[in-house]
Amino acid sequence: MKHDAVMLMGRIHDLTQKWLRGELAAAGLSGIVPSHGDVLALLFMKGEATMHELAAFAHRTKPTTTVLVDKLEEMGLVRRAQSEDDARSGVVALTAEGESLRGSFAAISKKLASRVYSPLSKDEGEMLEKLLNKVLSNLEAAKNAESAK
Amino acid sequence: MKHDAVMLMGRIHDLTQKWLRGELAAAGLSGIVPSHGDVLALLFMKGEATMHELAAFAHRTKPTTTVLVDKLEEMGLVRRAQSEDDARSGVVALTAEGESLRGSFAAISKKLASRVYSPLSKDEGEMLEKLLNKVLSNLEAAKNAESAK
DNA sequence: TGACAAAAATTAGATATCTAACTATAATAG
DNA sequence: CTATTATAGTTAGATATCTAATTTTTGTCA
Repeated sequence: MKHDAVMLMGRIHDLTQKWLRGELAAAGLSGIVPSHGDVLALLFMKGEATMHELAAFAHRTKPTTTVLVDKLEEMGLVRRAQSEDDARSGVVALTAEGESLRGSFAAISKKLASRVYSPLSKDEGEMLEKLLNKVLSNLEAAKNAESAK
Repeated sequence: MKHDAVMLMGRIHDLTQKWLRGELAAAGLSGIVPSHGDVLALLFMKGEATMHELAAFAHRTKPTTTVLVDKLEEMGLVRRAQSEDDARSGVVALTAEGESLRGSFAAISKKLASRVYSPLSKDEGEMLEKLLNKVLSNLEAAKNAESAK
């Protein structure tokens, strides 16, 4: 055992992120990065969401999410509105132009999965997910234990 | 199968990087990030190396490596010298102070491995490495095929 | 040998991300 | 009811990274 799983995951992460940027640019979405894709992914599912929800879903901080949504708004893909119940809170929703990208994003997402899983059998793919979930759960548990001091 | 291995690896990568920064800071090395650790790791093995070698080993670009080495030099952990054979080329070497950190880095590295592998059996750890290597090899092959047009 | 391509490194400029601090509103407790 | 605390979001400032361009030196080939 080489104990190099962290390094291997880091490399895979780098390569997939870089590939995704290329695919997005090729789809006419240059300037859009994977994190923007995560924001849009939640909107494709829910129609609209608060900044708080988007940040949690994309695993980014709130300031980062502000910047991500700013960019998507400039590009005309989403629109901000005020919540009626809570004056602090805003709601982000897809525009028609944003909605029109649903298919492109689904295609890129499918292509990514196929790229990563293609060298694995069905059993191996399932095993990989199981092992990664184990590792991740354990890291999150350790983190929570430590932050609770 | 959820086809979420990429997302899982991204999360694990984020958490381990953040944890590493905390450990480095706790060891009195605040400002040092994991990439600096990669640079030092090669120097611990080889004693000295060119910028080119360091960049390849750390999987960073040359400009990034320049910045990393600048910082380590400011902190007094490494020293630059000119190569005798090739006037273009420099050689980066550990100082005594840099060398003195070998033990701390080894300890952190061991702690990281234990953190990640602890929820897995020996067989599972080996399986995870095997699957990650398969995925990574395939991605690198695909990338090379594409960049060769 | 002399021009041109390849290689080592740096500089310049851009960007995605973070933490910390701030503003404004809502909820809660005495 | 008022004072404190919590929550939603943005702004400000810092940093690690990248790509593109530049400089300097080496190697090659006609």
